[in-house]
Amino acid sequence: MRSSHQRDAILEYLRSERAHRSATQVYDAVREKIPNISLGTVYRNLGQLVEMGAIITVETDDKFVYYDGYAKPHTHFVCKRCKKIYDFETERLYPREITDTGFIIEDERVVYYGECSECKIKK
Amino acid sequence: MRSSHQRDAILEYLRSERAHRSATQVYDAVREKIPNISLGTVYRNLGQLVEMGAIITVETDDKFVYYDGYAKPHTHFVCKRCKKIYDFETERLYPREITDTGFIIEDERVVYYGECSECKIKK
DNA sequence: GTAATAACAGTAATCATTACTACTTATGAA
DNA sequence: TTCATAAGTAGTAATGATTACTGTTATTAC
Repeated sequence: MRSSHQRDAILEYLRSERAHRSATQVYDAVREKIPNISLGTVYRNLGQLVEMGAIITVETDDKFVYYDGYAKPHTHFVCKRCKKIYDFETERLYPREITDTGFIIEDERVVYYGECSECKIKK
Repeated sequence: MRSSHQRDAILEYLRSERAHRSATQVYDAVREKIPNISLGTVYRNLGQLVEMGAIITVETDDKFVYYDGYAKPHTHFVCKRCKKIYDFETERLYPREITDTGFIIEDERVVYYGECSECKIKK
């Protein structure tokens, strides 16, 4: 794979913020550095970065995919009120029920939904 | 909420098969009973059934949402080769790291990705 | 029965994502 | 250091899942 400024800028952005961004949000942010980058380029590079394992995706209830520059597997919590996505490091083992039946687990997504502490206080 | 044949048929279909279906797949199946049901009706009722807690959704890597007539929270495994979605009953506790910080967990989604036993044998 | 209105069928609109195309740039060999 | 090759890009068009809208139908409470 050849290097490209566009991909570097996208990865740098996702790593600079401990956040979870949609493709459009990445596009808007990276455009400040590379004004004429195109949305297609953002999508293509996000796909490549996921493929490489440099970033991960977060699939939630809503209609878009979020990209996370912190690639180590971890747990996400989505607040149903404020929609914010939180990160948690939780200890997890691959369940025996799955691995014992000859399935090979390569990847996992764990998302909890509920009310975050901030929204609980506001109420 | 008023009753409707359409919603009954959708729920009945999703419960009759231990499967995970996209909105379009539900549409195609229910059309055999109600030939002129419209796709919008399917989407609206799927949304209502999810809201009621009668069915659950499965969000995966690919671009559509799957609906599962078995509403009890359980774990899904998506095979990266054959794309089949498997169900597993795995014991899980809500992680202390989250609940201890004042977050309230109301719902969870756990999806593993990898290779299913069938695809492993085929190789 | 009948009024009120939730639900419906049919269709149009939305919008995240993907595909396409002519141009640009990274890179490795001459 | 050229320069050929092909990966990468910008810009734009197409796709397709989902949602919105509108005039009609069916459920239900009185």
